Amino acid sequence: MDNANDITADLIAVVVAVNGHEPRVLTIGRANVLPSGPFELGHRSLQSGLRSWVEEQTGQPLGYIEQLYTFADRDRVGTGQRVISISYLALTREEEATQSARRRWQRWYDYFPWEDHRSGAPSMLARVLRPRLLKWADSAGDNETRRERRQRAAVAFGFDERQWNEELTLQRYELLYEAAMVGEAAGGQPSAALSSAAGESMIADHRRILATGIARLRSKIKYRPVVFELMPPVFSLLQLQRTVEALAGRLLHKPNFRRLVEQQELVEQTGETTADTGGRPAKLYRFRHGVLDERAIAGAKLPLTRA
Amino acid sequence: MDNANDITADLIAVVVAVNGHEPRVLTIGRANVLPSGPFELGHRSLQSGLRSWVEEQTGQPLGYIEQLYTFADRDRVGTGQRVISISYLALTREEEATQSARRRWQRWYDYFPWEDHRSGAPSMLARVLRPRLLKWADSAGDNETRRERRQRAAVAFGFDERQWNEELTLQRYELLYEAAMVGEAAGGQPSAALSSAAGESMIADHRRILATGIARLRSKIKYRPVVFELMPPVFSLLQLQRTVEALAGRLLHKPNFRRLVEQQELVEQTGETTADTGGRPAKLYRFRHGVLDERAIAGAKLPLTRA
DNA sequence: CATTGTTATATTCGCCTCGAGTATAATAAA
DNA sequence: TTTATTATACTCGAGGCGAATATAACAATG
Repeated sequence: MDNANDITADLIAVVVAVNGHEPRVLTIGRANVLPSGPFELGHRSLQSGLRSWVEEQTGQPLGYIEQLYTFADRDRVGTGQRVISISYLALTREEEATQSARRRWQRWYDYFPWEDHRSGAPSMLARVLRPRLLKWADSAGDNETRRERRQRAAVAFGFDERQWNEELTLQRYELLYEAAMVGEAAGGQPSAALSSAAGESMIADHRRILATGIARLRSKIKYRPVVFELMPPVFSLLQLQRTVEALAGRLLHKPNFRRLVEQQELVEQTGETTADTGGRPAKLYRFRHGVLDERAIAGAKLPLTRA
Repeated sequence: MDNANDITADLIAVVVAVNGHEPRVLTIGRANVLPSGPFELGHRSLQSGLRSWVEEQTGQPLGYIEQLYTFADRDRVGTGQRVISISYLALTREEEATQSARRRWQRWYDYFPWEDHRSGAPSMLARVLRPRLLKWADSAGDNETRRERRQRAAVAFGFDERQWNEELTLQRYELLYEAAMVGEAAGGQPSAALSSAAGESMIADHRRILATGIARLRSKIKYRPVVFELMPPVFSLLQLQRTVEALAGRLLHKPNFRRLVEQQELVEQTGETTADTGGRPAKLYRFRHGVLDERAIAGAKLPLTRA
C-alpha cells in the first residue's frame, strides 16, 4: 500500500483586505509565504482546516471563503511523496493595522507592479517588459512559435492598440514566468535591469496562486456583490468605489458607478453623513444583506472607463 | 506518521457529449457511476491521471478538460482514512453510438428531469416539486426559517412570477436534497408519487458533481466558445443552436443566435451546404480556432428568449 | 408544374444598458 | 466672499439585444 496512499493535501490561503486605497494579501514569516498547512484528520472539512491554519499562523479569523484551484506539485525529490495543493481565496477586513512578526499585510502591487493602472499604464510596461517579451518571442526556433508568442504577449498585456484587460493577471504572470522574467523562473534571479519591474518573488508557486486569486476576484466583483466583504459596516459610495478601483487596478466613472450601485439596490442609507471627506459631506450606506437571498446572481458589473 | 498521510485523492470526471438533441454524460457499470479513480504516483499530473482513468474505464479519449471542484468526503467509517475528491468537466464528441458494458452514455435529463425547459417548464415542477418544497419549508421550526426556505425555493425554481435561471442547477439539486426529495438524501428512496419527478439517483455524491458540471457548462457557454468542443468539425448554424439549446435546457431566438455567432466571427464558412435538413440547404461552417488566440474572452453570450 | 410546407437567411424596429459628459449642491479653507 | 473640493443629480447617445417580419431555396405532393 505504498502507492495511492503517499499523498499529502496542503491548504493554501490568499487572504485579501483593502486598507485605504491599497489591496493587500496576508503573508507569514519573512513576507513571501502564504498561510498554509496540511489537511488533517482532525479537520471537519477542507474549509475549516484552512480556517484553523490561517488563524493559528496569523491570528486572523476568516469570513468569506471560496475555492480557487487544486493542483499537484511536481514530486518532492527523493521522498517519492506527492503533495496536492488546494488553494482558497478569502476576503476579510484588516482590523488592526498592527503588523506582527508572524503576520504581515503586503501590498498586491509589490508583487505585481504591472497590474496597477489607476494612474495610467505603468511606464515600465512599455519601457521594460514589452521589449523583453518581444526579445523572448523572437528567440523562438520557428516562425510559427514567434508569431504565437508575440500574439499572446500582445493580448495579455494590451500591446499594439489592444485594450488592457485587468482580468488576465494569471496569464500575464505565466507569460513572464515562461520568459524567465520573474525570480521564480528557472533562470534564477531576474537581471538587475529587470528586477524592480519584475516585482517581489514568493516561495514555490505562491505568487502564481496569488495571481489566480487576484484574477478571480477581479472577475467576480463584476457579477457578485463580494466587495462588501472587504468594506467596514458603514461606508460612503466613494469609499466603495475606491475599494473596487483598488482591486480592479483601474479607475471608474463616478456617476455611473453610483447609478449602478443604487439602481441595483445593493446598499441602503444609514441616514447619517460623514464630513471626513474634505468637501461636501457624504451620505453613509450599509450593505443590504437581503440581496444575497433575493437574487441568485446580483450582477454587479463595473462601469469601466479610461477616466 | 499516521496523521496527515492517510489521504487518498480521487479523480472524478463529468464527461459530456451531445448526441442529436440530447446532452449526455458518460457513466460506467450499471449506469449510475461517474468514471473515477485514485490519483497515483505514476500520473504526471491530475489531468493526465484523470485522462488515463477515463480511458481505461470507458475507452473514451478526452479533449477539453477543466477542473470543477475539490471536496473532502466525510470519513469513510472505521478506516480513519480520508478521501479528497477532485472533480473535472470534460467535453467530447460521442464518436460511436455504441454503448458497451463498460461505458454508457446517459441523458442528463434522466437525472434532472426538472432542468429541461425546451418545451416549456415541465409540468411536474408546479404539480409535484413545488407543493413538496412548500411543505418542507413550512415544516421548519421557526418563522424565519420558513420564510427563508420559501424564498430559496422560489429563487432557485423560478416560482411566484420569478424567472427561470438555467444556471442554478446545483442550487436546485441541493435544495431537493435538503428537502429529502431525491433518492440520495437521508430519508432513503423518495416516495412513489415523487419518484419519477425526482429523477434517477447516482451513487454517493456523483449526482451532485454532475449538477456542478451542468451548472458550470451552462454558465461557460455564455462567455467562452466551448460549445465547439462538442460539435463535429463541420456543422450548420442550426445544429450549433440546437446543441446550445440542449445544454441550456431552453430555446433560443434563431435570428439573434445567428447574428451573435456571425458578428463575433466565431465561425467561417466551408463553402459547402447540406440538404439533410429538409428545407432550404444550410451553409456549413467550421470553428475559427484563431479566436482562441486573438481574444482572451470571446464573449459568446446567449440571446435568451421564451421563443 | 404549380402549390404547399419547411428550413435557411436577411433586415428592421425599439427598448434598455451603459459609457460619457455636464450641471448643481454642500462643505472647508483662503 | 471667493475658491477648491467633494457629493449628488441629470442628460445624451451609441450599441447590445430581444423581438418580429420578410425573403430565399429546397422537397414533397397532387
